[in-house]
Amino acid sequence: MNRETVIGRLKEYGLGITQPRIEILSYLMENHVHPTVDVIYESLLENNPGLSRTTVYNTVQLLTKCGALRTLCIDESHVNIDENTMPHAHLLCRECGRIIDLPLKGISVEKASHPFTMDGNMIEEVHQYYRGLCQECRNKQNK
Amino acid sequence: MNRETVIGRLKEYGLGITQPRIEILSYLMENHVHPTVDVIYESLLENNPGLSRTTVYNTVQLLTKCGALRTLCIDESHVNIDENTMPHAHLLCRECGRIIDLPLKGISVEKASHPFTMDGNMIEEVHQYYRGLCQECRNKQNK
DNA sequence: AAATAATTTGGAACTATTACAAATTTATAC
DNA sequence: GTATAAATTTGTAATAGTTCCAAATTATTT
Repeated sequence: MNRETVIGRLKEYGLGITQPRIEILSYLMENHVHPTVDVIYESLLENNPGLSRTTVYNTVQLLTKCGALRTLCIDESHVNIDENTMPHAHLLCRECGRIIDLPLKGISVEKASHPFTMDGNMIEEVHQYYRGLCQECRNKQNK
Repeated sequence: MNRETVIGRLKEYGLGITQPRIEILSYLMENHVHPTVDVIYESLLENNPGLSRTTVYNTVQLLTKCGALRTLCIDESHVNIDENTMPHAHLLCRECGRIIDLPLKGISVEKASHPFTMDGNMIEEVHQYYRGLCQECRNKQNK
């Protein structure tokens, strides 16, 4: 990912420009795989020897607070990071473990993008996810 | 909760009848509060001195596998237990921390109750949850 | 009632995440 | 550009939820 693009993105959110932040955001903008913090950390470690796991946690937390990222709570054992901030649903495949993007059901993307009220409650975030078998794994099993 | 009712429920699922299981399922059938394992454990400890935390974990896991319970993954720091197995949505209030039941959107309860296909994927579990402010907390803040 | 099987217990291990103080890097002011 | 101040990163230790496991207990079967 173009370094200037990433720096621009950090500036948009009013964040300081540092090497780790560039690397982490860059990784997320290139790899749309809903990684865990540990996957990000391990992946970046090769080319960034001194990187600390804590920094990845800190940075992800910071970017999430800014609204640049979303954290997914699908697999109870850990958090997955989603850099696509447009509201959408997810499928966690019990076979391959991947998290696949799907369209939101029953609510428009526009509505889900901003707080709205429902039965007197203020809804600020909409989360939809499924567990099951993805198409690919179904095909493999039916062979 | 009537002891016989709880025992009957355990038998329905083909499970052995033991004191801890009766206590735990009884608690869940009486307290519809989406408790954590720890809340269940602490609550039962008073009247069940020897109870082990591990037993609560084991039992919850067992009941979940049977389909007698559902585990919710809303707050990333822990799992919440839901003994209402009819599909429904949840709101996690950022103020009071409660988890409130809401109706499912965009999919019928009947459809969500059984596996179905969507874009070639097999959907086995439907989860919908919101984060925001519950009605009660909104009213308090607007005073 | 004895033997067998299932379950529970409790302590230790594990893992994701956070806390924190020292070291380093980045931004600011001259 | 360099010195200073501020922000960030690092690494270790702490925390918390959960799982592992072998011994002890309880339930079930004979």
